[in-house]
Amino acid sequence: MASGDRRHGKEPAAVEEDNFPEGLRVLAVDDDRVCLRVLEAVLRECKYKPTGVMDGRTALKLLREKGEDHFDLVITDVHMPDMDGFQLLELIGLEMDLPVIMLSVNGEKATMYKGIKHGACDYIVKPADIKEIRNIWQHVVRKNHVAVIHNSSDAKSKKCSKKKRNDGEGSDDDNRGRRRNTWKKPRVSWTGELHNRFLEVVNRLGVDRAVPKAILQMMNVHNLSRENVASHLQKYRLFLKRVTDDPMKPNHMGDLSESRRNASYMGMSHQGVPPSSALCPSGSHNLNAAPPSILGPHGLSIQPRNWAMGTVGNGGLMPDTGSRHASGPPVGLFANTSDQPMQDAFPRIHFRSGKAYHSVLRHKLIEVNTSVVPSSHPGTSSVAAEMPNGGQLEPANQFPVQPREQIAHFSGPMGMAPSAMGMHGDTQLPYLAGNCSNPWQNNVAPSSFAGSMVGAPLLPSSQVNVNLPQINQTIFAPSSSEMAVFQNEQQNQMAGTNINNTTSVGIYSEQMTPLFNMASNAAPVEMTNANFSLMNQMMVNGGSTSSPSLNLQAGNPVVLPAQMANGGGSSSSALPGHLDSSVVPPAQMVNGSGSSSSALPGHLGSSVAPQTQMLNGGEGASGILPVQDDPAGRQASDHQPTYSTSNFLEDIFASMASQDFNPDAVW
DNA sequence: ACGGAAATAT
DNA sequence: GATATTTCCG
Repeated sequence: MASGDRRHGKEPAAVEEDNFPEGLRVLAVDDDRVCLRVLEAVLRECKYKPTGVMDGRTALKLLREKGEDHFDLVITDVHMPDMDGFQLLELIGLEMDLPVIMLSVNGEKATMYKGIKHGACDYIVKPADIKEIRNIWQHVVRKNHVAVIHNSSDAKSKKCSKKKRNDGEGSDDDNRGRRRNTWKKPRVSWTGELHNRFLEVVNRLGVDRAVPKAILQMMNVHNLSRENVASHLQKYRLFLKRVTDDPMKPNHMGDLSESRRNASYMGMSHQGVPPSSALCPSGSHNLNAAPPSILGPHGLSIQPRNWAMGTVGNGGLMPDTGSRHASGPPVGLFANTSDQPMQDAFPRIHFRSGKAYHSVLRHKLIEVNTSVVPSSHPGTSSVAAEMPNGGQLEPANQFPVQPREQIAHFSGPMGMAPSAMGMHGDTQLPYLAGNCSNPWQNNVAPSSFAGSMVGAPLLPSSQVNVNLPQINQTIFAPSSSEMAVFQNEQQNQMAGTNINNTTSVGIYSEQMTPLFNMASNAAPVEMTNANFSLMNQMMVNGGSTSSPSLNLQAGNPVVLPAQMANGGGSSSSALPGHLDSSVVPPAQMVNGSGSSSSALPGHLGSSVAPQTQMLNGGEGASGILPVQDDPAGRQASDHQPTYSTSNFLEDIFASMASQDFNPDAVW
């Protein structure tokens, strides 16, 4: 991968380059020796493989001799004595299918126009900005992509590609596996968000009726193919099967730690991946606010890059590198979280309770829901599927209440049991934002629950995206005695969440994340509908309604986490300074019953007022966020202080799931 | 169109 | 080397 070196860079930004098609062969043509040398140097610096030529004729000759497949791109000056650059452009255009970028010192419109007219796909004014050079690869990608589309009309394209592949790389055509019909479909990255949506749909359809086509339709995610869904479904089924077969070791109720410890699935605890949760600064973006350029028209984003490739028509694939890494604005509704590709979507689940696994199996779908996952392969050039507008899934409120069976057992990898959450009547939801290294594993939640709560997949983003302030959002505070606290090893985010009855709202520092009571309730792994509803209410409606829907706009007394503190890579120490300041006594406490904050761990004590924004939305907070120059200018968006509801919810779950429930953890 | 399996990519 | 995804095939 191209990422290699860059990845090791201190700057996360480098990560964005992960998918950069390193080594593209660039034929640089310029009669000015100095300029040529500089250009070559810059190209190398940008990981291209330059071949410098001093004149147009030589360039053309080289191209003819070597064949167009010998180069991926041509950059030529247009003012050369021997052969006018325009002429060269034209010849290249006529004879071969190579993207040609013209170099011009003056940058006059007329010149540029002429160059474009003669076949240049772009122009660069000298002295070329390294950023521009860095982006030229996009032309190659686009070209290939276009070629692919073109070829795709050919019914045989698929087979051909395979054939080629099987025949070996020998042929010139697929020489580098990047040309023409060898264009590969971008890998779909099953981010937490996407996966959530997937789960929601599957749950709705029912396992039996959940077939790729139907799922695809319901998911309504642009650029997602039936094959993608089929593949994911297959994987999911395997996961379910595995779960079934895999006897769980009944852990004690609350002992999540154990499951987690031995859970191989936990595997990626720290990946240097920025905290996915909304809590994390990086992720706080208002999707709506996100620049259009970032959002893929089709809902899928290309992880590889984020350049603004206005010129690159990638058919809806959005380049969105940034989002993956804290640096970029979230492309999806669920900001970071969602952007993160899941490494292992289907982690092993251990059932703690003695419940029949069948039912579990049947409804496992639900279990694994939320997810936030940092991509395991940062450098992957996959496409992150996104829901364009939140998808056209049904409104949250339409979300059907699931049969109790489905609702529940949540025993995630973490050992978190849903029951812990809602079962006991404790209304507290902990949220953790944590390291979401392992999406599925980390995020386990009843799908329905997740769906509504998280606002996930089913909710149209538009509905989901809300500014907390505008909504009555109250911070959830973990008040019940049963709350457990977990912490994310890496990230410490906290949010208290007490839904219905919370009197106190507490802020948890990174280290003090409220935990569901898992411990106390060893047994119940299932949630009943009632519970579910309850949860929903709690989460969403503040209990006013039994419907699971998430109606943020309704103005229900919803308690939502107003703030997020983000610890980003911070240690378990105290809350970030910013948080403190922002913490305000809760204006209101919605508390109904039982839970009181008294039980909370000491750390929770402080109360927080609902806030609208994330406290540390800044990149800096996490330290993970890359600071890089982004041509697209996404940085600005990255720092959006706004937090969408969806993000929020998702984060909660994600955190829950992702968190390490290790009681032993140091706070 | 599906689902399973093989092929690939990370 | 293990997985995750994609692609091929019946």
